[in-house]
Amino acid sequence: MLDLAILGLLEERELHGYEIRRQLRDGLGLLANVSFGSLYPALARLEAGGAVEATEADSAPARPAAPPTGSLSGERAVLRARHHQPGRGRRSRKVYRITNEGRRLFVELLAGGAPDDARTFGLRLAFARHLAPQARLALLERRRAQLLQRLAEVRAATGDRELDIYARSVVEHTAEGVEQDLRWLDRLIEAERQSSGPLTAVAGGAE
Amino acid sequence: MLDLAILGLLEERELHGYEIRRQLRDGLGLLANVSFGSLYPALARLEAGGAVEATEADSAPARPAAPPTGSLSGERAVLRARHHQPGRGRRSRKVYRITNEGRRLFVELLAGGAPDDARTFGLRLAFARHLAPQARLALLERRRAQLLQRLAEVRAATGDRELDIYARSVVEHTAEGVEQDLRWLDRLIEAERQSSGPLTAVAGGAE
DNA sequence: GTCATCATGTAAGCCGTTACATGATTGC
DNA sequence: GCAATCATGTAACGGCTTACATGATGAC
Repeated sequence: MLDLAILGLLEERELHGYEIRRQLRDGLGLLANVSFGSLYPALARLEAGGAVEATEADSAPARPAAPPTGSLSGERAVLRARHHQPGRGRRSRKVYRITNEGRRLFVELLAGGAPDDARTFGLRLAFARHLAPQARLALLERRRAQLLQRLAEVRAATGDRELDIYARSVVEHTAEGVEQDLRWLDRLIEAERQSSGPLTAVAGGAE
Repeated sequence: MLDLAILGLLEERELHGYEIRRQLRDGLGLLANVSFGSLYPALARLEAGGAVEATEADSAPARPAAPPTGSLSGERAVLRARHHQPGRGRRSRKVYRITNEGRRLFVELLAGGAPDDARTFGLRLAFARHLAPQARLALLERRRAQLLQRLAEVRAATGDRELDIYARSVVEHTAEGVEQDLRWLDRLIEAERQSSGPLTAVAGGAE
């Protein structure tokens, strides 16, 4: 799961570990508080597996920053870099760049078979623009099916058992949360069909 | 967290491991799918720590069971006893009973200092009837404060960053979820104040 | 000179999982 | 005899956390 997030960030621009952590912390809420103790080993693993490659950049002007593509928060990095004299390096930091193998792994993780928890799904959806339209739709509908099943389970638990007000409130609120998620998903699926359907004319079977 | 759930179930009636797992699975949705690989070691730990005590019950008439709807542990036990010959035991199962130390530990875990994730809070609230009214209120308001902070963080992340529609949708939906949780908590706190306030006349300081 | 920030890493441990091993009983 | 369910446990491993170790740099 961490690997997915790292690769997703590196897909946009090259970064060093410390910066990756910052992006995860205040970038999107999911996966806040990843610690260095898991981040650095993860980067090492990815490098060993050939998914990313690292360049030692200390005093060299090879500053990672926004390539002309879009002025995202890369400009902040420039500001920050200007903050201390360019020409001096802080501590030799390792800047990571994604490889072709990394991109392959990324989409594999992104579309991968078993999307379990809410976190993983949220992360996948957050990077969903890197997926092909039909893979995106598949992701959404797989999640939808899961939630339907989960809702049924929760409802089943509510039915027979006699719970006190607190336990009952927890169960009901859980069910409401799942329902809200389902409505959200339905909206997303609808929007997805609106945009891709008329153009691509997908040969969709089931329905 | 598992300990809390186990003690909570044993607080109501004595159970053996297999049955505890069943209760967790289809009792309340939280903590479904606890595996034996974590359950049995947890029970052993609790027993070693003196929080529970086990009685080897094979053919003894001390049979626990889950009442289907209304009545207490009688009827199902009869059915089950008829099912296999009474006097023969399946495999000597260990029936666990909570001790005084266990009860102490239970309330400690229940009211304990740092309620982090949604699961832990849900579990605590599900057993909240075992808490004193003011401890219950404290639990709710501690959670509320956490969620307020979390909401602020998410909102902060949304503001400056330029996210594509998918990432943005994830962040927004996360925020909505937190808001729904807050409304839920407010309702619970209100109800709590309604019931305990007029009677107890709590000498509340901060507000 | 020492504190905060940037930057990278290692070691120990927690909490949970899957997979494996064992064994009794019931039903086909 | 064989499979399913009930019942208890062990072993190996996975992912993430905290705490620890190191070191440069800029600010006060």
